[in-house]
Amino acid sequence: MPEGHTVHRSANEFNRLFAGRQLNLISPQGRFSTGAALVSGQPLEDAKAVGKQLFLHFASDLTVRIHLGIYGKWQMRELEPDSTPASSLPVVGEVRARFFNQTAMADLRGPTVCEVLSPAEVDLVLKRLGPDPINPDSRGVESERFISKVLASKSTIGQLLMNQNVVSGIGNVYRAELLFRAGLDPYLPGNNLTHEQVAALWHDAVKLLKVGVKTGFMITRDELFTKRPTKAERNFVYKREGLPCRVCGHEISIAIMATRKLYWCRFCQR
DNA sequence: AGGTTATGCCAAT
DNA sequence: TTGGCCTAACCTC
Repeated sequence: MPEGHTVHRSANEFNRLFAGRQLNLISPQGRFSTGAALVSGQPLEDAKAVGKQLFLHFASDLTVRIHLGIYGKWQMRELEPDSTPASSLPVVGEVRARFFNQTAMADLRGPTVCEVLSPAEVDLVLKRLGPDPINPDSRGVESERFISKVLASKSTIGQLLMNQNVVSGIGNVYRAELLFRAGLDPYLPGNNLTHEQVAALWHDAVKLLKVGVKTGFMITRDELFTKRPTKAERNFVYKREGLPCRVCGHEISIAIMATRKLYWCRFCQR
């Protein structure tokens, strides 16, 4: 159940374990047999994360696109040399796809999307995604794409931050925490914000997502960036409804915004 | 054992 | 706005 930082970590791990070598693919569950056959055995050129999606680019120019959705999970591990080949290792539970070579394997369970795309189809997907704050090529000009979309929209900033066509990689946790850190009411329409406020949100997203990639956790309190905080300590407002705000002491609020739980401090975020 | 929950997203209404 | 997808972890009983 990842936000963007997790997917970037998966891409890094995939590159480390598999890039530049022949990658094999099987479909134990049977739901990805056709796709697996299309690319299995080809060299993997690279893995790339864009927002919450992972793109595995194979030598034939075909790409496997994976979106974990809310349930999906990766289980990766390195293999002892000369041990049982990954194709014969037991499959536990529902495994949509197993990626493997002689030295490593990765099991994929429960993804919303796992499909093989042509280059043109990849371009279509990328075209409708908003910029990813931690994608190196979405820094300068791309951040302006995010800012202008927000400033032009009547939707609430709470919904805009979750909209992957506006900015990709932010989910429910980072949404709540970014708005708290910015002191912004989640219900403010995008077009009521200033350019400076939206630019600050972008830069804070870059900062928080980078901490997430580095640590593997969505830590949003600066003083804990280099620590190993428990779940209960990590954040300002996420899942803290009814508890006192860490800054002002007022009760943290909860509401449903477009089917998702929204957490915020009515006092600090006005 | 059974129920609830989740960091997501889409199609149908 | 609602229901459905699909899986595992974490509850409660």
